[in-house]
Amino acid sequence: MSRKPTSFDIAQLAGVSQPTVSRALSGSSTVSEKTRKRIEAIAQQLNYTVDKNASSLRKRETSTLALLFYEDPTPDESGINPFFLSMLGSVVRTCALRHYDLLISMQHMASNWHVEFEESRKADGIILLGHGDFEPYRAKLAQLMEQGTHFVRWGHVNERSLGTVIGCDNFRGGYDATQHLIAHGRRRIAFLGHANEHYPEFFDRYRGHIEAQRSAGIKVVAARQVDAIITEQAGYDAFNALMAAGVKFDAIFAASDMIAIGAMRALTEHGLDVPNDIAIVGFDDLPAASMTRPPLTTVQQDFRRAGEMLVDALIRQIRNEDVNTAALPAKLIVRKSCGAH
Amino acid sequence: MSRKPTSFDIAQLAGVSQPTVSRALSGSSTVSEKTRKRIEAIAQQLNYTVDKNASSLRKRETSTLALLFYEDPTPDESGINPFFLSMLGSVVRTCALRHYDLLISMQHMASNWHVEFEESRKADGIILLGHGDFEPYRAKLAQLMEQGTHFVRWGHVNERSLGTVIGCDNFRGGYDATQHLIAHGRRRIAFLGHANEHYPEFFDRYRGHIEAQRSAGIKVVAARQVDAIITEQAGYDAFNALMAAGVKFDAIFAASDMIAIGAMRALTEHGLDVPNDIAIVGFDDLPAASMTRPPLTTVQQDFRRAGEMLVDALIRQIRNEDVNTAALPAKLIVRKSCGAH
DNA sequence: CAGAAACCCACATACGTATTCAGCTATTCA
DNA sequence: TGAATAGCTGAATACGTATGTGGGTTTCTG
Repeated sequence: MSRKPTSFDIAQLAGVSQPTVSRALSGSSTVSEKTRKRIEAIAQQLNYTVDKNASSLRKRETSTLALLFYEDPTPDESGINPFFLSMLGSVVRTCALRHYDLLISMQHMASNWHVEFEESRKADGIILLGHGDFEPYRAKLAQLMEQGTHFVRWGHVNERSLGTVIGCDNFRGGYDATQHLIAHGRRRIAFLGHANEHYPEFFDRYRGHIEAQRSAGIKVVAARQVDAIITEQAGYDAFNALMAAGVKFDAIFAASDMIAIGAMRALTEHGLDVPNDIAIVGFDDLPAASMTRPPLTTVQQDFRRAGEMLVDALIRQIRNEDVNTAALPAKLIVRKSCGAH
Repeated sequence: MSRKPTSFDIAQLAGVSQPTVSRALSGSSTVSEKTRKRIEAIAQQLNYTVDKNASSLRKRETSTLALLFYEDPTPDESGINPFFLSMLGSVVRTCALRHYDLLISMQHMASNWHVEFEESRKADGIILLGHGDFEPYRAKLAQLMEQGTHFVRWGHVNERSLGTVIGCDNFRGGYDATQHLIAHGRRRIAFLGHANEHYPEFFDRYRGHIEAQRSAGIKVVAARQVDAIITEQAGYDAFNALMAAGVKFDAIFAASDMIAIGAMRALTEHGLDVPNDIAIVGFDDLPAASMTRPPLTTVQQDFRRAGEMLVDALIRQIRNEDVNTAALPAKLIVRKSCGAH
């Protein structure tokens, strides 16, 4: 037989009807044990697999999830944020464990991905991973909700969030990082990263950073905060901006590891030493963080757990079960760049 | 209307039959311009999208490609080889440009992915990305070919390869890297990485490495080659093994950047300096390579191009067009770790 | 003006599966 | 023993689209 075998073929060989084959293979209890065994054996032998399209069409569900990287306004060629790449493995694995397929796409704002996936029945739900200015996305998310599309998002967790969000305790992470620097004698700590509502995650880290200083009775100097998006180059530029402005500081809390790494590069060019001249703490614990010299002290986000939670939350939502937004704990990982002994 | 609109709904509103809607939206020339416009307007207004499952079922093709990471024997939790992650963005983007969806999965040898995807009509073809000992995969690939499954693979390019392979000119890369070290006065160059047929890509890099030395009249010392797989830890261990064995060397050519980075970590712990004591050249040009200190001189593989070629080769294969295995050029990127001025 | 060609479109049907409904056999119970 | 019940299975059908076929109208041609 050259054609791909169908349930009819199996049925004929087993001497039963097609519906019985379908029932037997899907584990329905209304098929006798004996005929099920027989059918399973034949299916196995013919390498029969249920046709995904026919099955999805009939069942009206796809057992597929979509993962969408929605990019910053400048969709630069083919780069995916390393932070999200780190989560990918876990998402892929969790999907497999839950018997879902995973569809991947990369879109920027302009496109109409928000109707695409569920409308065309390619996936039962969407996992959204994106950074950058959040505001432009708000309308799209609202539309998704209105459509009744199932989706979860990695991001800033708070009560007013649109839809289900899984994120990290950014405030606490920022607090701990800064407190750690303070505990090791630093008093003039710069913050590299955006610090406004358009970047809610960075903003939370910043607020934690401020709060830690307040608690320690340190006066906050506004000039020590410099905007920076998530890239290495942004960190490099931000550091140079600080230097150019003549700001005095003895430590840096960077809103992401990439920023920290860029800052370290600039810092080296200025002939400064980490951590003796300037201590640095990053955020994310990317794989790259442990490979810098000196290794970067940073706030760890649990990627593996994050991927699992995203997938599971989405599946629960698809099944109309209760699902809560959740913030994962942030954990300070002490290496060398902070000057702790 | 709460239901998702179907082509019948559009047909009714447009006062035509369902087949006409289908033809109009798929750009068939047998529909008059006027009715097409009308149908398109209505479809647009209702947010109509073709049901992917029904369409795939009927057309017997899915317009979906599958990307499969097939992992080393130890499927360690959720990590994906950074080399392949770098290619992901390009693959995703190219698929989008070609109007294909992309399904992602991660499997290890034990599973029967080789029947899964095309048999169940989830995808029209498979892109295989994997490293590690190649031999165990040979049988699976043979079975894929026998089934007539469309697939392309990133890997070692040679005439006897199974199926279509896209790869990099590893021999030339190894040659250039080593020659560069020699040109800067190094004579005792260690090679960190496997050097046998089970790891064909590494082996080619090794052969290039050897050839460059031969050309320069340098005696090859077997003890300067140490096995290492693709991980950072492997590089770290390999370097320490060299030291423990008392091997003398003034440069390292690492078969991958991760290995190089691991070696640099070990080297630092030994109090050695890069590049003064030991010069290092890596392979791959991962994002991490430019962020080490000193920045790593390495052999660049063109990820963007690679992703494009993989996707396009697969699509050509699906369309039964001619498709050739191809080797992309390798390009030496000179940074600081090699000691060039 | 007749016949042919060109142009549009509707009818019927197939893709492969899952589910509803009804029927049939064997068992149980009164 | 007759009827009710449980336990299995088959017939019919729907999911939404794409395409082969044939029929009707218009336009072209001589």
